[in-house]
Amino acid sequence: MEPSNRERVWQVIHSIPAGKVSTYGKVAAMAGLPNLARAVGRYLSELPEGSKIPWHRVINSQGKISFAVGTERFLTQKEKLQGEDINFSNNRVDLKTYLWQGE
DNA sequence: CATTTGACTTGTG
DNA sequence: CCACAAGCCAAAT
Repeated sequence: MEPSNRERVWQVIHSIPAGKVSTYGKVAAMAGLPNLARAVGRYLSELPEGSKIPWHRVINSQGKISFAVGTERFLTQKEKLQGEDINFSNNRVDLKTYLWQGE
């Protein structure tokens, strides 16, 4: 059985090292799905709660979390990122420093 | 099969 | 920085 796109995406996300982040488009591209940035977000939205996928290391191309500030998901992601030595500036991550561009 | 919706991206103004 | 539009894709209805 061939891995579905969702599984490939999960695998890519899983390869993001702690202390680094990636964007939806980047993850999609790394998974071999150049234009599936949205699909990546969809896959993450459907992640089982017990999943080991570090979805919190995936943010949008602006270096910001894709949730509205103050929402539970937003806070959860922010906390996790900060726990990985990722520094925020005004709800923004410095992609220049933390973006994972592959190996 | 057509429409809607969404954790997206990029370009314009 | 913010708003809008166009492009792209998957799953749900």
